Amino acid sequence: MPRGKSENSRNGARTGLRRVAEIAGVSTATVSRAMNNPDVVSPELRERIASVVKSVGWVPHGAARALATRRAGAIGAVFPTLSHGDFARAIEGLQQEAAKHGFTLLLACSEYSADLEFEQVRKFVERGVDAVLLVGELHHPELAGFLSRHKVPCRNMFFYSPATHGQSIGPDNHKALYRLTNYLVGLGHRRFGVLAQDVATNDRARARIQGIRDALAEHGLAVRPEHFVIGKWTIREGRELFRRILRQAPRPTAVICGNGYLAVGAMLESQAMGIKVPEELSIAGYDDIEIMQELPIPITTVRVQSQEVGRRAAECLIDMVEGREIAIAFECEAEIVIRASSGPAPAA
Amino acid sequence: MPRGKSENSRNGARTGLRRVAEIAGVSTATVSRAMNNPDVVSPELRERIASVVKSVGWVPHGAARALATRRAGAIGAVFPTLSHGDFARAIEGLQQEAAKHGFTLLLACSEYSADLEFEQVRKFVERGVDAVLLVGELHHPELAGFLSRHKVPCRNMFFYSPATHGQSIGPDNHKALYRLTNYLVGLGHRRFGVLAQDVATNDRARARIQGIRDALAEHGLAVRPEHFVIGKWTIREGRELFRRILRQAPRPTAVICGNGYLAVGAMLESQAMGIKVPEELSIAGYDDIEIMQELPIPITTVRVQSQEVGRRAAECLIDMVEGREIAIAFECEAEIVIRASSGPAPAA
DNA sequence: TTGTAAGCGTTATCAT
DNA sequence: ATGATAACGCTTACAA
Repeated sequence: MPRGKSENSRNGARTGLRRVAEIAGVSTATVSRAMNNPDVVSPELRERIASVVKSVGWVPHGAARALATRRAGAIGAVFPTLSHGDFARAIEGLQQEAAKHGFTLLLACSEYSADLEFEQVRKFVERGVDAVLLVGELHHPELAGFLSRHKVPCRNMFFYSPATHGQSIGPDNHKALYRLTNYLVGLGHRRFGVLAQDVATNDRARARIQGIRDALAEHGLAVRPEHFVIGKWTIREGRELFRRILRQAPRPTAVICGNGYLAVGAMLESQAMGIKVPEELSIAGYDDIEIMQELPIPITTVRVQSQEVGRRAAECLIDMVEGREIAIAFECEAEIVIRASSGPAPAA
Repeated sequence: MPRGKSENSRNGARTGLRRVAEIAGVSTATVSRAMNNPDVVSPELRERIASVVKSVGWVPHGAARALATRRAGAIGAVFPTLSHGDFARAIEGLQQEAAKHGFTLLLACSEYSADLEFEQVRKFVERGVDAVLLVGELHHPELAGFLSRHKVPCRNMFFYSPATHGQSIGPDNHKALYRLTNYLVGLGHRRFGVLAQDVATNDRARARIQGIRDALAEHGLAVRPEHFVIGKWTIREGRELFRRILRQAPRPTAVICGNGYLAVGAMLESQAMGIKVPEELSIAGYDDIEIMQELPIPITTVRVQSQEVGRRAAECLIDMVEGREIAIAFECEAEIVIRASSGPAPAA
């Protein structure tokens, strides 16, 4: 790209940093220092440079800096979807924390497909992100290798299990539903219905289901196949699935939903069907979307501080990138919020 | 950064492109061409290079490319918040469209603050984004100047008015509420309540309110001050504000909410208060979040294809960046969806 | 069609 | 504390 070498190159100084240096009557190195390492530059120069920068309106060129530094100051995150309250809040947390440390957030969407996720991650690496954040622990088989080959640190969000401690930041999905189920068993429930999301692409959902099963098994109980249904996580789907389960006699006395939207759907449908909640039937969910506590019968659920998940995840990765000690807790609290939708099992 | 110049520079070829070139026995230029402009390279070379790229696992260095090209292949978008169904869907649209054209989406959050928005935009420009996308038309006074000085194209989303045609992609908020209001007037309503968001930082909300006022004025009507309230756009706030309005006698016979969450709150509170909807009172909202159509009394509202807004906005900007003719419609449809929450005004 | 090499705007090493 | 200057890894004008 040999452009005349006339105006622009070593001499001409049409360009940002060089221009500033020339006007301020210092070297480019000094300008660079004044920006990135101010205390090593004498106060007078520092000030002079600052004023030139302002008057010229110079904005440093990120790509050039990234090239010279070999650090992009960016972290990439891939979410299955953004249309989910919990993810949205996590992104806000991520974004805030990233910004706080001068990092930019790059965002992509996998639509619950491991292939697409891998694709997005490749793009991120190509863009030079310093680290990658994913949701869950279930990824494309080549993903881990690819990332480590390119020395790009990566952590998972919204998942925690002791077995993979350190790899993920989030709630222990299994434990949360194990506890929630135990709470319901303690209320006398013996027949459970479960509305779950597709587990093939969603390891959080799978962990939750396993938590339910494990808790029940300890009491010699299990979910009957006809009381276990799987679908998408919309409110409408929640209604539909709920209705399907309730057609099966004997009816369950408690319905656990793998997701907030499903729970809202179940609740709305229960009311449409004239079922008394919690007298005849208890309903519990997961997530804490606002509507759950505002419905006429507020829904018992598991609350995760999603924004905190995002914040911590960003912090963790930035610590790694900057070679600091990791100073976060990997497991995030999953609080069981008991509301009016759950109560003692009806007398047999 | 003179590193020994031993291994690494002109000769050593430890680096990506250079390494590939060496192994394939071609020049760096050819490799570059093979990647970016394949048809100009002979098939055999193209293939040889491709196989080397694969075997070496080379991933091009985005920053270097950006530096050489002076194009980052990225567009930055700043949203007031991400925790809003409509914005989330717009982001999905944006992201998909951007990806389709090989662009990356950079995301930030302004928290409804013009200052913060400007800050975020500065960061984006520094990062070298090729274009910027914002929400609404109300920005920091220096924003436009800054952007044009740096020659970064910018468009607004979720706003349309004939006066600024071409600057924004979205629905005509004013027109939408003008029409919605006329529809209600046509049902015989004369006393209107309005639940709105803070207009100081939200020009969409302001346009919507103005649409209501203008429609009413044409019938010689106006919203009484005590029937006009402003607040945040949460469900809880909707309940609160609704209750406040309904304390004022004479009660309005129709309540218009500037936002879906407010409308849901109003609806829930109306039921809690034992008000018959729509017999005694009609409720209408804006946005189309799923819950609105699933509640026992579905809520009349204005539906905007938010994902389409994002998609078109991205398309528009990418067209601009790549010097193409802009091939999108700036105004997005705002469909009035009539549901059970609205009906004829009660007989006086 | 392919090669050569300058240059994109910073940073950081080394010398002063 | 400052200056001179070689990289950083890629693209592209120009020559062959």
